[in-house]
Amino acid sequence: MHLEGEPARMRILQTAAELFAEQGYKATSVRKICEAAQVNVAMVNYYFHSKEELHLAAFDHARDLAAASAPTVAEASAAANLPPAEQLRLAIEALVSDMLRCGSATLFSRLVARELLEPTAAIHKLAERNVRPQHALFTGLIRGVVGPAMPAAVVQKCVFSVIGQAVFYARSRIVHELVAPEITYDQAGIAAIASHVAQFSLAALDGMRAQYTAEVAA
Amino acid sequence: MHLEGEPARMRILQTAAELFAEQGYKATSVRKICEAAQVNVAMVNYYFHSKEELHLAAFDHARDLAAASAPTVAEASAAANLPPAEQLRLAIEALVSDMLRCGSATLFSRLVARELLEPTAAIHKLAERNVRPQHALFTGLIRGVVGPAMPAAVVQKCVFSVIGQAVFYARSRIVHELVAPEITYDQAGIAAIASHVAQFSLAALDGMRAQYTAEVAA
DNA sequence: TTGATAATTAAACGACTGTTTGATACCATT
DNA sequence: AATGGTATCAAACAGTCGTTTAATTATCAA
Repeated sequence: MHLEGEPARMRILQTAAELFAEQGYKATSVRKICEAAQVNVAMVNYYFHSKEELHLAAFDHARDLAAASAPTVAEASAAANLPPAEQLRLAIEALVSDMLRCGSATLFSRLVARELLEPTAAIHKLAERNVRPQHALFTGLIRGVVGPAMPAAVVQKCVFSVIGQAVFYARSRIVHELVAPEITYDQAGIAAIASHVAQFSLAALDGMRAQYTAEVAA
Repeated sequence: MHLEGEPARMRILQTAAELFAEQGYKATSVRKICEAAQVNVAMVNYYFHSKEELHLAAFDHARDLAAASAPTVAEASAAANLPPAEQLRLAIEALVSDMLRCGSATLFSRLVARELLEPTAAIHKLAERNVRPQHALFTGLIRGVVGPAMPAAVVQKCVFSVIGQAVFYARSRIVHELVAPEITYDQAGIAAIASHVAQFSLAALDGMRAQYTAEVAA
């Protein structure tokens, strides 16, 4: 993203979102942000009152970027009248790809992945506005795959099992490279990981669906 | 020469391990550790030279605590001549329970879970001495379940899918409570989560095994 | 009891943190 | 040209960080 011509406020917003996504809230100092954005230290408080409010604004900025770039996966797959399992596969692959890829369009996903694992004051607003809808989306998709027999509490945990895999792959890249160097994070590698998480999760849901329908039949 | 079990040194080690596990390396200041351990600030550098070396020593201390408390799950299940799927189920449930429970015996698991997601300088030593063996253990168990037809690269990713679920449940408790308050983290709730992760993962592996053996047969 | 070593202390070091201040530059409107 | 609001700046604020110093106390063998 070209920041040279942008106004100072925008440069701060974009730089902050990138640094927060890379290094986390606490590890990113206001001075580092301002240095990278080529802006005076006082500008953060001038435009955003505090580091914490800048953090919140960076979330909104990143979400706007994501929303402007492409339509939601849910919209696309549902509009195409795909079967539930295919809708879920696409949604999982999109979730994983977004969290692993690096780019302005995926800033928001990476910020969310970080916030899930090391929550800050932004977590409440985020949970309300984004995590809960996302959670509801996956709950619906998974329910569509496993059928009505599975208890809601189990579906709930399945949602976390799917998201947990995505977040783990997104945030422990360094460990993967240390323990399993053959797992790469280039474009092909990310696609392979996304495909795997979808395949693993769909197989799990299929097996658990079979268990619960068998219990009902018995 | 310093004697073993010196009160002050031991208090620092134990307190540091607990605070590092709860709040992470960077968020835990030397002064907080010393205050909680009722010890002067200079004692950390006197005994451990630096905060970073204290961190490494805290890992060793926590591992000693875990090793002294109970035999490994792998030893127990393998010695009992259980079938591969049951060995894996026990291993997964033990992994998840250890990461979620709170106690001195599970300090090490919680430290590892944190280190996987926000690595510090300790990650290299940890990867070598603990993560790699743990990873090898699960690779062997999963291979025993899925059979020889599945490529090693796929088994590799399945290991991360299992561990990812465990780590995610361990480290995003706050989000779970915000989005799904019905998931509790008392003893029964933790057991339910551990059981779910095992069931989910075994169903996934079973389904994927079927896919690969079908491909080989075709 | 003496002397050496270990343990513990209060105080300060310099570097960094988020934030604030007061002055200055810009620029459109009067 | 004068005005007034916006934007930007260097500098300093008070606080915390990890770490160090120098002085004091505790311990124990000779």
